[in-house]
Amino acid sequence: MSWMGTSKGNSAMTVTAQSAAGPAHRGMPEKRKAIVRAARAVFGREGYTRTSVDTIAAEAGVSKRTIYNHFADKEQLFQEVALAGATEVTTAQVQIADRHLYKIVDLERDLVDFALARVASLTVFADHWALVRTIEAEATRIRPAVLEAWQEAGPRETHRELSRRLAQFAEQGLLEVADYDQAARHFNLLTFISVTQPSFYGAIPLGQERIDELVADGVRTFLRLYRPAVAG
Amino acid sequence: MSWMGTSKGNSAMTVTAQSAAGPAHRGMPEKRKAIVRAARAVFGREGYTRTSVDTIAAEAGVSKRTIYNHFADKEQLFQEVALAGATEVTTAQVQIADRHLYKIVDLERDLVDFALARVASLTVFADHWALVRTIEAEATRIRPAVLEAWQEAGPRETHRELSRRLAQFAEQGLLEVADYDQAARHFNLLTFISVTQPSFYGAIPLGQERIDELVADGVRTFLRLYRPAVAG
DNA sequence: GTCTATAAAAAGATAGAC
DNA sequence: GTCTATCTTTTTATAGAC
Repeated sequence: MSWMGTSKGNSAMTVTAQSAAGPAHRGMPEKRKAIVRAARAVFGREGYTRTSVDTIAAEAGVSKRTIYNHFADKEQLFQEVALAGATEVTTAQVQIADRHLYKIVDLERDLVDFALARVASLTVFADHWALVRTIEAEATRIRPAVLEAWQEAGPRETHRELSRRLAQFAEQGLLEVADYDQAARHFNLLTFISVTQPSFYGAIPLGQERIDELVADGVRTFLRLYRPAVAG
Repeated sequence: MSWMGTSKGNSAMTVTAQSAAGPAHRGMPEKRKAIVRAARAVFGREGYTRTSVDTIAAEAGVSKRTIYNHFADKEQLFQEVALAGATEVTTAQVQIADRHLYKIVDLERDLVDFALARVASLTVFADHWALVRTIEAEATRIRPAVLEAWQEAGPRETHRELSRRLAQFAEQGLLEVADYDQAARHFNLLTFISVTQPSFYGAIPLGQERIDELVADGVRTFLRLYRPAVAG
């Protein structure tokens, strides 16, 4: 009837998973990865309930039984896929920040490029963001501990990273920031959420011109709030 | 296989529905309303696919066949429920604006009260906002014309109403606004989305203190952007 | 570990009586 | 218009061979 939260024992409370103490096989992780990759695509495309394990098996090129050998059930597979995706995309976001914010030449321009690169991840990792929509829809049916772990690995970690960057800019005199958390929230709302919201995380594309407009406006607005009174 | 977009004929293209030319029965609309009310609750609670027509029938106190007498199929029922909810909640939002923004005594305080009332609708119309999460998750599987109609009746109409209010404030010299659309977007992001985003539209509650904080900060930030240089 | 075949349950939609 | 009973398909999960 209900999923996520109805496991008979509390045996699946650890969310880290992927026991490294497997047998001596070398081919094992490959199939497992194929399953996770396929599952991410299908869960994203179809949503949780509509996704059948048969479809995942076909798309991964394995039999259904193999999936049940690697994962207790559909629920655990979903959790693993969601967490892996969050970690992967967060890593990519950090790399984007490294690339665009390591050395600032023109603050406004660099922030726009940074924000546009983050928005571009909506299409680069389209599978992931489709899954995010599913997670948000199923939020009340996902076990609290799992949802918590996903938020920590994904959105919250991205937020913390952004806060750190803004703190650095403030130290360098590029920005005037009293509360880093708040500033990161504002930046995220003005440049990222303002695109994800009307486009359903990229599912219904906005068109690049509109994206450029929104992001440019977002950065301009952000700088109206946080640019130092005396130019750095 | 796929829903929404696979109807054999194009007979269901009109989204307005509720043909007024029904038979002479007076009891008919009552059962229909009961079905729609129950469907809204169950769709919101369970999501589209997990929802069974049996459950809706039980919760509405009618037989399953009665549902199929009123609605072509599950898909059409969902569409009708979604559109009705959007219209209803948008009406409520307009009333909230009337109540809080008709006569301004203290702009910041009134905007905070207005924003808090909008946020409170997350719990007042919890069924509706749960449905919104489902709609967003299913966005790619909803027929474009239907999704369009929903957006027009819901989020876009709310946005237009907000724009009109801000335009009025600008005329009265209370705000300094160059682009009303943009300002409405900023207000919505800073006061409403900043709450709906972390709380999944209220599905995982934030706690009233955090909500108060976010909204107060949002309005303060909004006013930093739009308060006239010379006080009105 | 991986496969084919199958069990067991649930769901969308319809038949036909009143 | 409304109801009970039913058809048909799909789905999760497992048995058992290799």
